[in-house]
Amino acid sequence: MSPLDLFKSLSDQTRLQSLLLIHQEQELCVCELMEALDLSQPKVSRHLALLREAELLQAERRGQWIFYRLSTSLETWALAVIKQAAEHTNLRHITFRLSEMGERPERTQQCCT
Amino acid sequence: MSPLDLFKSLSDQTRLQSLLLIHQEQELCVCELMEALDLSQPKVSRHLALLREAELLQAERRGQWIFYRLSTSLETWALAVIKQAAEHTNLRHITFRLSEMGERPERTQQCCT
DNA sequence: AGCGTATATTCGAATTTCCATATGTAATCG
DNA sequence: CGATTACATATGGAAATTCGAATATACGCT
Repeated sequence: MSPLDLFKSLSDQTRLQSLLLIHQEQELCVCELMEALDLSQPKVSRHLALLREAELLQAERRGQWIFYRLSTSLETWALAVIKQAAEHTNLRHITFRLSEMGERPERTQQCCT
Repeated sequence: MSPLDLFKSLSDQTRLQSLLLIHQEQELCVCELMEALDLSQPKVSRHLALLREAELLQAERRGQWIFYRLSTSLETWALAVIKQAAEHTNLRHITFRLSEMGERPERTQQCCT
């Protein structure tokens, strides 16, 4: 991943907010992002696909949901850039809508199952 | 300047390379960038104008040349992002063309004049 | 004033990006 | 099996971005 590719991936509001919210929440599914960002399902899905193709995100299906999280293959410098962006972006409004969302998918316990 | 604005500014190869080369060389004029990047004059000029409007660069006329450098108003986090990009971008080829360029404008001494 | 160099801007066309609608696929449940 | 939920993708068009060519402006020199 080149800096140019990273910047292209982050140069769209939907993609940037999605990535930063996932970064903050560890992992999210499409329906949670739809609610938090107030966007249509195809729109969220398409931008997540781009972030997945750029290997910024990785997806994992668990039951009927597909959870997205930051890719474990992310290079340190790219993660540093994302953190700078996270520290200077206000996600309060978006985080609030997420917290007010009903019917969020239950997380199956990742450890100690 | 928001992270989104910064990423949009850096999401074009011409703008990113121009900015990184200016970052490396302290300051450059349009004709030096044309030579180093092997691009047309209007193309370089237009992208520099965008970087200036985004307040990433500032321009200063000295004689017949206009020198561009990083804006002194750049916030720390934005500079950190630029440095991450600089550390992971190979400018050797471009720097070489710049060094091979004849007829580069003389820098008037900035200090001790 | 007139000329050459350096840079900026305008304009129309080509390309790219983005979106909404519609449809397809996969998993779950009854 | 059919119905529902969650997500992906294809299509076509609007909007934004980018480009080259031509033109305009600013400066230095004679």
